[in-house]
Amino acid sequence: MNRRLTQRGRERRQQLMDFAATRFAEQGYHPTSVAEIVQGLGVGKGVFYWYFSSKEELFFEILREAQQDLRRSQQQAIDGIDDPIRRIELGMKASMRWSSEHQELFNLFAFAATEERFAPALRKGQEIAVADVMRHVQDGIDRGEIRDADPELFAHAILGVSAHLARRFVHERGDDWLDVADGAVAFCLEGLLVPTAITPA
Amino acid sequence: MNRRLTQRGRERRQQLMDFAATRFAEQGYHPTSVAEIVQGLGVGKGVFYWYFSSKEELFFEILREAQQDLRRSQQQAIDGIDDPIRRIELGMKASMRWSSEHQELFNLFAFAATEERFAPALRKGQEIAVADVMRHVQDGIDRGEIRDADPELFAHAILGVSAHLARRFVHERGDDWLDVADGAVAFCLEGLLVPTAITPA
DNA sequence: CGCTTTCTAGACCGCGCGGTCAAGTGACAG
DNA sequence: CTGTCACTTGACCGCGCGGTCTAGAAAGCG
Repeated sequence: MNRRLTQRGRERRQQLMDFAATRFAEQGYHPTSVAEIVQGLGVGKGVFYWYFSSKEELFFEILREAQQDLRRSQQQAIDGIDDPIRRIELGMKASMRWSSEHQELFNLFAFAATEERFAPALRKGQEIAVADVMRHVQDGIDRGEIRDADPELFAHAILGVSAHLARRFVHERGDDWLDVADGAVAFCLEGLLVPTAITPA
Repeated sequence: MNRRLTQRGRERRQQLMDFAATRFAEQGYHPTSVAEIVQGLGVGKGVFYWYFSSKEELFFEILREAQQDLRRSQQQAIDGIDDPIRRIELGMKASMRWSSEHQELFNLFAFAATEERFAPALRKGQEIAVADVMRHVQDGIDRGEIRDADPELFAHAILGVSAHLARRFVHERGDDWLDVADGAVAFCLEGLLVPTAITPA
């Protein structure tokens, strides 16, 4: 779209995105009509199409902004930390926190992954996140602190655990995000098995 | 619906479900119209509503059957195995294999999770899967082979890893399911960290 | 064969969708 | 005061959707 917006205009745009994101998350993208969105804000339909050229574009914008925001949170959390394992831990905690604070957006990620035309946009952002985690894993391997296996697989596994536990325990059951994050971190670092005794050489 | 069906009728019904599942997975549930489904099979609309009372019911049926089938695969894979850790491993492998053979259905699970009215049906089946895994985890803890932590969290973490890696590596990248399963199992059992030396008491 | 039941075709219906547009309103620069 | 431009309204449009229904073709069966 790209219009010149005044302060007021920018606020309206944001209102639309916020409200739509909530509705999309609650009842789904398709079942939420444009009419419903504008009625929810008590404005006319023209307002919607002043700021977005289509419902689809709105969704892309929501997605883009959400991914940006999530990444910012993660970066901020690990800023200044050197130890790669600590970075992984803090990154996971930041994600868990963010997803507890933005359940709607988190839900939209899941939906976007299921529809061919939204998946690519989602994937782009996700690759960035994977690359971030992967770098820490590789650092950990180089330092001899992380087992020498495929860092890409590790990175995705970490994201998979975080996402799934966030959904199940934080969103669905309302558990405290920090507790869940601790559990997730412990699982990723130590795995299931009890450590077997190793006699020092 | 529940009609008395002849052999021919049962086949038709299955055709509809298979075709619809593929379409739903490819382009999404909502963007796939009933008209498109019947055209794809070269039949009239009356056929569809003879076997299903609505598009929604069809989706529920697909979901139910898929969950049933997945569980059967898992059960079969661990049949007769005693060691809980081995059961977890075999269960994960069976899931990975199933999801590589039924990408469409796997995708529908993801979609169902994002829409309020489908989520409950999905959840029901998922709870069963979690309970299965949880039992093995608890057995492992009792035997002193698995670290003593929340088995429910462990169970969900395992499912999260499996699902995410299946999607990313098997579906999206076409990797061999067995390789991915091996990686997933190793991650879940051992975690990221290299084992630290423990002096035997 | 004829009677019942299963199954099929596709025209049809009403609705609500995404999207358009002509007619404004209001803030502010000159 | 005037012109400009960001913004807003809501009636309106055409389309394609989910779903219905009637007429009839096959199949099962005594």
